[in-house]
Amino acid sequence: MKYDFNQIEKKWQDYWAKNQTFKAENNSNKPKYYVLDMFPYPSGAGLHVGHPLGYIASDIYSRYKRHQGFNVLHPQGYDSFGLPAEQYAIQTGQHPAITTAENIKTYRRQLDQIGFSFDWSREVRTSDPKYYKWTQWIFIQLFNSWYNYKIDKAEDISELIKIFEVEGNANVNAACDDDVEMFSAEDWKKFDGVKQQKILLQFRLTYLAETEVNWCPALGTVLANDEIVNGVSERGGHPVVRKKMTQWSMRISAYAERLLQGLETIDWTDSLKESQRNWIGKSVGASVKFNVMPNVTLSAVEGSQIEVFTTRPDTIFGVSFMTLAPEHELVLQITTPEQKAEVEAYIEATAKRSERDRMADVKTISGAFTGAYVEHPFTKEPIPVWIGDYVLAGYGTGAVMSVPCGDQRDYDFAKHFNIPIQNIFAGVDISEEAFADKEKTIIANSDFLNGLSYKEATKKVIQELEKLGQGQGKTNYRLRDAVFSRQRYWGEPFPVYYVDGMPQMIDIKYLPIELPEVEKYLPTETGEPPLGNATKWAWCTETNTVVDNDKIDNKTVFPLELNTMPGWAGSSQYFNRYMDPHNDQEIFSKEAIDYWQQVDLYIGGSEHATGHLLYSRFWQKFMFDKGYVNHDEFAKKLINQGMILGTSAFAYGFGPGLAYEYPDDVVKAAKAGIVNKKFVIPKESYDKGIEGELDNVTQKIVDDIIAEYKSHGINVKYVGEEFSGTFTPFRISLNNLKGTSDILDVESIRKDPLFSFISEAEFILDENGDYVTHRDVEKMSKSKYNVVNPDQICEDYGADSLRLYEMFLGPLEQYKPWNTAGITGVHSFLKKLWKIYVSENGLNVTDAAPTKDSLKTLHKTIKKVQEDIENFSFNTSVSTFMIAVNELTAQKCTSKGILEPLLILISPYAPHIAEELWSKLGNSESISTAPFPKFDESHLVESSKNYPISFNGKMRFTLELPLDMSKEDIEKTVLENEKTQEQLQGRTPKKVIVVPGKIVNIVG
RNA sequence: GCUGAAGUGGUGGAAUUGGUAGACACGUUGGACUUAAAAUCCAAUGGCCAUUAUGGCCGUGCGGGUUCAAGUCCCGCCUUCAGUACCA
Repeated sequence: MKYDFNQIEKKWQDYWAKNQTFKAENNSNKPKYYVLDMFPYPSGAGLHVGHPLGYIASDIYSRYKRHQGFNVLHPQGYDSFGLPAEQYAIQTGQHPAITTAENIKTYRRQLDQIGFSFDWSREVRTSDPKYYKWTQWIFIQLFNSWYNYKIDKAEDISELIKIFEVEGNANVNAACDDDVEMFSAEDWKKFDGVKQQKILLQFRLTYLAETEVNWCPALGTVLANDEIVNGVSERGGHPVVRKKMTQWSMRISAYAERLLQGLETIDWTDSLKESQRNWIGKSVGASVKFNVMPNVTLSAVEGSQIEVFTTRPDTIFGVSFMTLAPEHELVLQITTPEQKAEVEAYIEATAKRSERDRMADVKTISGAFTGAYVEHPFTKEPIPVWIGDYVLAGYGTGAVMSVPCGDQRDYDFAKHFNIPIQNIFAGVDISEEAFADKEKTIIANSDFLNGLSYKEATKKVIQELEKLGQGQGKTNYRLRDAVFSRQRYWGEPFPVYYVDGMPQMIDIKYLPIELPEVEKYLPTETGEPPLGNATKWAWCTETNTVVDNDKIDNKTVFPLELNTMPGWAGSSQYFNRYMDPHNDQEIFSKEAIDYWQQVDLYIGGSEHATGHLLYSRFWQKFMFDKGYVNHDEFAKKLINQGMILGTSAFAYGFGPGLAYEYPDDVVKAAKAGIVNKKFVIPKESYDKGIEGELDNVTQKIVDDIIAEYKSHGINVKYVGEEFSGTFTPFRISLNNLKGTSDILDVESIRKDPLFSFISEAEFILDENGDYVTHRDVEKMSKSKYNVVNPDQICEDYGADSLRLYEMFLGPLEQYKPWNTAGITGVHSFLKKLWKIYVSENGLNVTDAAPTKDSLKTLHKTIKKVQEDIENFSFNTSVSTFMIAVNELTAQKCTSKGILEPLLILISPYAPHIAEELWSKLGNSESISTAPFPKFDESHLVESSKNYPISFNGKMRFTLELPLDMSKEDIEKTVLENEKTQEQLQGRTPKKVIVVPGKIVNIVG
């Protein structure tokens, strides 16, 4: 009987679906285990072989845990709101919900065929109103909360109102906006409703504020910091500009310290934790207020102060100037009339520079003097105030005290503008560069700080500043509040309407507020977000429903929020929703969260380090503060799977449309269609061409080309003698290769519309008549023509082969190239495995007692595989299986006592073949919950060891010796051995090292 | 610049607490089977030298060091990848 993997895999996938084999119960007498994958965004392109890598790993772990007797929750769903479906809708008018549903169907089919043990009964989709009801619900919870630093947790906003009513806000220590005014209890009571709401908004955990945001004109929306990579949008690579807009924000900064501390309690990778630490960016120092010095011409300046943040308050006597960000609010007020023109010109120049320009050019020093001075808090000396774009408006206070001797940027600025630099460090030369080593600092020339270390001086100076009322110790975080509005259609609507311009929450019982239909997915003519196109889109407080924009008679109708939520909204609590996904009364029941607690193992990509994984931790901490969850970290352990890279195929061409390094006149000629002959040459010729020595074939082509150009009256210019750089590498689709080889199928590519530009080209073939492409590893992507579709792999080799091969490629966390050719190795392993159990005449398995050798093979396999799974070293267990099968084949093992447990070991990796053989052995139940075989040490006990005998550390030969032999006897036996004598050639060994059970080393 | 990870055959990668470097595969070469191909099986396969069987030398990015013994530990470099970037 043949190993008919297609039939077997279909059979068991149907069986699992029909019997709901992997459905997890919310209560069980088994211990629970929760394995989570990062749910996919269902893109139109479907899955390529890189996508399932993490899912295969988590599936192996889940199946292993079931064999270990755990009640395993292993759910899957879709992060189905997002830009691509909306962009597609804009282009085609197709509703994103339709596109999304179709894509999900494809994803589901592809996932099913790989044989995952997901509990699909718990599937969630973030774009499903039944799901986003609860995303809206959390938003309302956040709106109704504030962060109290006194107890270090979020509290209901009603608690804050109570405090305001009793004592105003003088004693409140809360996370809030910077510009909250001071008021007493009496003031508060006198404020009108709108004013009170405005103040409360400054404290809420989600709030509306005019902030400087990252605006992406091409996408027509704002972006969060983590959605911008190298100054352009993560999706599409469009430019991003700074713009002031009123937006919803999430007060994640309130949780900065807890997000930082929480990292200590979770088992996540160090690199990921480090990324989050950097993103949170804690720095400890002091804030210092400098009095602006009176100026005869500027009365407005009287009494104003400039606050700076510094991590080096100990260097305060080294301040020789102050620098403000050009955007700093005081700049125009303090600038003197003489400096006005210069300052304004500078501000204008910096405003023009995009974020990207600023990043590209950090070396150029620029700035302008404002003409103003501040007073040094201790010496009372005047300090000139400059502006410079090396100071960022968004960090600290947007102003720095510049200490050139202790900070390289200040140093460079001072040198550039000839500002004096004074040295306040003992025994340090600062004639060439600043001295920034805190640990080696001894302060000098600094009045009461002289002789102190960094730590002592910092403490002392903060005390003195407090006495003056001009400073205090302060901790700053780089983490900014997260902008939560997007000017897009395909996202969660806010459950918000406006009265007198103030946001109001729609009562929870009316959720979900569903996305309205619109005719166009673009912004309205008045520049409102796409939801502004909805005709039915206002909130009627009397009927408590969303109604037509045109007012209903006699009823009060208020405008609704037109923005939608960002992509990360739906993914920030989905892991908890899986615990109770169909509950329409609560986000999840108490019983469900009490049972499942938190995610035990989370597997996903590291690209979410500062996005999803930080926001989710924030929401989880909030949910914890509110008492909804039992853990303030949602995932105990997290593993990042590496990316599977594609192996692109390259050819080298010359001719119009192929080369981009022609001399200009040749390009012109080519574009004019005068010359249209194209060539594709082998890589060697290309390399030689680049190096400057053309071989005969290439030389002939070049001669032909020259002749052809000349016949059109065009002189071809060369770069030197050779045709350097004129042949251009370009990518070939893997579909145009012969099988899994590197050989190009010339006929197929000539017919491929993707490559019509070379359909007429002459291919220069090698002596075998082939064109061999050059292969190179890069990210797998449709645009690089190097994607490999898992459907094809499953069709040709089976899902079990795919699963084994993905694991066999290398360590889970590592980036590694895909090469389909290698899959034959694991595929023939499965065939060999099959052959042990099944021969042409039927089942091979007998009740014969296992041999000693077979028991040894089995038990060392149990040991290794168990260790490997627990260490997530899946690649090495595939090797272990291969070794086991090779050994059992050699032993001609037919014993059920060996072959039955072996199937359980393999089942997590290759579940279909395991189920099939398991049932052939007479089992009527699925293998999925069969207990994992127990390792028995006694089968591995050896009586002898093949000792490596080395001389000066170099292994020369091996010697079989009993393991119970004493050290002395081993030494004696080895020294007496004739091979030893041969090695020593009469010399007496100086020393003999014997490590029983390991090695013998003779030093001579 | 800073932070993190990593450099091992033609390729992917193995190698517990330092203890036989290259497991397991791919690929390549030779052979068997076959009219042929596919499939399958057998053998060889780090490099160099030698060969009558035995062998010898060099080898884990580079240069040092510790040790009886180093891919593994220590010091100093180089390279690659990823993240981050004027954070005061």
